[in-house]
Amino acid sequence: MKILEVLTEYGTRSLDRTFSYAYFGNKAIGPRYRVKINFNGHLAMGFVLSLRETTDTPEAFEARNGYPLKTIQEADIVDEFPLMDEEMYDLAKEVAAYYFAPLISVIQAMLPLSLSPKLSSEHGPKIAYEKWVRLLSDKEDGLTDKQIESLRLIAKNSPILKKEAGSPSILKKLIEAGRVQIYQQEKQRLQIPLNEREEPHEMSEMQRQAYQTILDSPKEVVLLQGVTGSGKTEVYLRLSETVLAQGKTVLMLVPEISLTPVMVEYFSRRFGQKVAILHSNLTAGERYDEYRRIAEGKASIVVGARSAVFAPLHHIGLIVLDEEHVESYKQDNAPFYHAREVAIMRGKQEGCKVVLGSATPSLETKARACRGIYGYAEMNRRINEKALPKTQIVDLTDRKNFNGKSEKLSAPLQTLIQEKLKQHEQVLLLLNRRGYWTGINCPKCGYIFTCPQCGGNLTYHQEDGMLKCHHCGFVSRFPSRCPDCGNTHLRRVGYGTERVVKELEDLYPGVRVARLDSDVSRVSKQAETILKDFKAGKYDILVGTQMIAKGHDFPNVTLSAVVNADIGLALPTYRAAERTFELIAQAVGRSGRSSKTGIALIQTYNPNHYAIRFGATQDYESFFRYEMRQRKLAQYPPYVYLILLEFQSANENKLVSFVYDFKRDVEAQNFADVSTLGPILPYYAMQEGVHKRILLLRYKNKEEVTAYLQEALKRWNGISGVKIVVNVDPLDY
DNA sequence: TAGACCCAATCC
DNA sequence: GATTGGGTCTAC
Repeated sequence: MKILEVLTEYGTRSLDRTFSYAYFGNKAIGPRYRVKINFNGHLAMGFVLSLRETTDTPEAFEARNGYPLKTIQEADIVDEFPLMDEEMYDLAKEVAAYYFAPLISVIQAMLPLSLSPKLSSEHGPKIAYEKWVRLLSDKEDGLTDKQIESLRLIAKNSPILKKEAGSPSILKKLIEAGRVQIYQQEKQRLQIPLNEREEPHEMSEMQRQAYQTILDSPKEVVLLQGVTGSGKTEVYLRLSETVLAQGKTVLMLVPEISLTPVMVEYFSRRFGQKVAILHSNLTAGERYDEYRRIAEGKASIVVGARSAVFAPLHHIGLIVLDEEHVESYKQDNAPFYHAREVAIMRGKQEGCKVVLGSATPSLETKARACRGIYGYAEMNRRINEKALPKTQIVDLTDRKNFNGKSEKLSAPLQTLIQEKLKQHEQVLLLLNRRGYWTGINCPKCGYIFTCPQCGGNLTYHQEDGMLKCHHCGFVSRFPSRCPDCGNTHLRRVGYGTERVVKELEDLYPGVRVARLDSDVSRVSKQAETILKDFKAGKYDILVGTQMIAKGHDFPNVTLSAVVNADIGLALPTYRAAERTFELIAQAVGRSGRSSKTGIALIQTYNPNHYAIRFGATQDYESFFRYEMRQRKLAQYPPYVYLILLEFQSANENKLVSFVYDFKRDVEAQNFADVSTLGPILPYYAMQEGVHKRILLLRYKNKEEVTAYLQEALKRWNGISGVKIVVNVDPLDY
């Protein structure tokens, strides 16, 4: 009898262990195969972790262990091969342990739907095939003219897709006559556009040095800090070339899906067909095809976003994380992994270089580079030696900056816009808030319209006339009266991108304004079209959220402005200053990218805030030093590690006492350097009737906390209807 | 996670 | 007396 140790498809803490099943069959099965199991009386998908032979009979097993084994039939075996190699399995284990996530959840996150160990994978796409026609002989004697016509077409294009080879009946005759043959081949659902091959560019001295520093560094992880426009991509390409020449593979990660096409083009121009794409916006079928192509070694370069860090490449020689500071590398739902940390784990496992590229590295990365944990390479000049744009900070608390025409756009900003419009140059306005009015309240009784599902503020969108909750997606029609006192006059406050567009149209009649935020880009291709049209000069002004500031190059933009730089500062996170610096530095970097000199303007209520000052001058090093002092004072990363524990329960009283119990439990351990912060009332303290509280663990010694938390989560698991969600290295709070 | 089981509340 | 709903427990 063989005994299989099987993980079920359920990703909960209490089921994060194997269950044993008996197997008597001959069909191949082993670790990392999927198998259908009868689990507690119902059908579930299982994932085999190990298999052992035993001389026990089922009866002897039951007598020893106190429970009977269920038997797996040959027909229950789903796969003919293991789902992943041992390296990927080891990586899954490491990720699961680091993020306190059930192993099966990590495995499910790694694999495309069709290969995922869950029952629903059976409804996933299958391998697609297409039929091809191949020429065997071009002898024409004995054929009719029609058949000869077909044969000549095939001869010219062999092999040719069957559906393009003419009428099926003639084809049938040609097959019978032994002239052609039909065969099946896997169909590639994702077509990556072919680009003309391009020879490597000559590297500048600065690029060559960075390239060499990275190769020579004794450290596995190297921070490549290069200002925007310094040519980091060429360094990535050269490193890739070197690694590919050694027969190894390359993993190239970009922070956002929208940036993959550009990067893919660079790589395919240089390396041709070897490039595969992997990100969550591909259809399930495309993802499945690309995944298999990579696993089978048919692609040696993978370009993709966060989830591509799990690409099934073999013999990785280089992992690059471009724009490593961007927060979208961190998954914001379980298992909450950060692609950078996973990339570093993979790099260690494969013994390959991990290059973290950024103009403005995250504090964590920069600090590690400063301490010599990571290697460091620098590129501090722009390729074309362009000067940075001039910047102007406008103090919104000073009434002198307003001219009575607008409360959102200051007088200096209006003047500049006017000037740019006259010169037929373009303007970029950044505002990190969507919608028209960002708050509705009743002036009579003070009632504030909040989301009934999560308690967040509701924003009015003029586009469709709806009140929306930006956090949970709740929508309702605009109310005609106050639900408390019946007052029909409601006060509308605040402004978002929609209202700024309206304001511009009022101030500058005839101006062509486009808006780009996630409301617009929800419609597919809309974002692409707007960006293209703006670049082509079909608009004078583009108003948008941060998504317009990332990675795009608008040569004719000579004024970029941040309409309200303070929004980010108010958010409940220790990274508020870092995010604000980021936004402003990015906005400033968007202006004057070509020959024309640019100007950047920042409107703020905190004109002396260091994040705004240093952002305006793009002075990363000063910002880094200042912010590091703040983090040290407040005891936040990178000086300490954080684990965020979110407690959820429908019963608020039970929840609160539970959190205090847990906090006391942590403190009773008397750890030398572990402290708890909270319970914190989260920004969104209730969602769909579930109350939430947060407890932050701060610590310096990983081992101590890890051991304790593993044990504590088991002990406190599922008690009295309180759910615990663990987020390691959170970016908020 | 899904389903079984138990117990109490609630119905006509 | 039957039905419904919520809480708790278990799975190999």
